[in-house]
Amino acid sequence: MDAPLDTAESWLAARGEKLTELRREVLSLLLASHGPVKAYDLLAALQKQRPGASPPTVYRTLDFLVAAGIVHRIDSLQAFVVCPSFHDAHHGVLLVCERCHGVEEIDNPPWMETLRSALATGGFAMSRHELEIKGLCRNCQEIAA
Amino acid sequence: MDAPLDTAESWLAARGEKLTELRREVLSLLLASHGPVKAYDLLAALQKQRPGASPPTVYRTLDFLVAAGIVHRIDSLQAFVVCPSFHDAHHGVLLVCERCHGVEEIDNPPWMETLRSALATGGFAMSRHELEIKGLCRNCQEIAA
DNA sequence: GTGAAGATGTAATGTTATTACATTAAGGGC
DNA sequence: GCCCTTAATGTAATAACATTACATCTTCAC
Repeated sequence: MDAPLDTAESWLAARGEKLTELRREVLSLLLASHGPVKAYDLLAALQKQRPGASPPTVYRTLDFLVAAGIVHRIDSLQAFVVCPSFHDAHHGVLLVCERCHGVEEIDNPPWMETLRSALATGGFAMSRHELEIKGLCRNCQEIAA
Repeated sequence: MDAPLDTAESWLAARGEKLTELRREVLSLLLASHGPVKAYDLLAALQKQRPGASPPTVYRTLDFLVAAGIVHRIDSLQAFVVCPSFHDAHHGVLLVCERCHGVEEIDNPPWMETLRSALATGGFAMSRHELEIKGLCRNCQEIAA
């Protein structure tokens, strides 16, 4: 049993999409990393099991997984991370540590609606996509102190 | 009189730094664009008046201006924009339109402290840098509707 | 005027991402 | 089953974004 992959498969099936062998391999590699992965690092890993893999191979697959909400792209790191809770529509917030580059995701925080409506008052419609916030994680704050 | 450039010059002087001719040219080009500019577009513009300009020329200058708080880098666009209010320390929020790629900056919104303290409770120290939020600007919402 | 630090010039290269087109696989109607 | 359409992947080339390393020039304190 591989729970996350099975969850992804059902999630995609509900959208009328498939978790193909390639997508499964890419998602497995992302899951194995426990953190953000750069596209070309992912490509290098993928090539070990799929020698013909090339940039379009990974970028297409990542685009698909991102569009499906299974993976997020971290703009500030130019990297990709598996969403820990893609079981339902959610407004995830990605807390990106500027020191260790770790990413923590919090799901539907209580202040999200406040923020959204404050921005809406100003005429800006916040995206349903992820919100990325930079800072220092707990561990790195202690090190820096 | 060129107010924004003079303001930048004083701002830098207060930090013990200088607005050199190169920096002034780059900042002028950024100001003239009224929106985010990509580094290589800036380079192309700069080369018209400074033929020897190369990637390090623009990236070094942009790094300097970003460090000084005069310019922000928009991670989601991989572009750079002049900060409209670099007169004091501020926690700017950059509202990035996903459709037209325009950027609006709001300065120290009232909800910022709430957000910061909510994240601090969770152990995350939000950066003093800019917060970037993606969505649709007023104009693009109307077009989409 | 000389030495240190800052700023810029220059060449090369590294990293991230896309385009364009060919080929193969999967599913529906008959 | 066969044909057709669409989705998925393969493959080659290139575009777009950014950095390294080192040379040269400028500034300014002394």
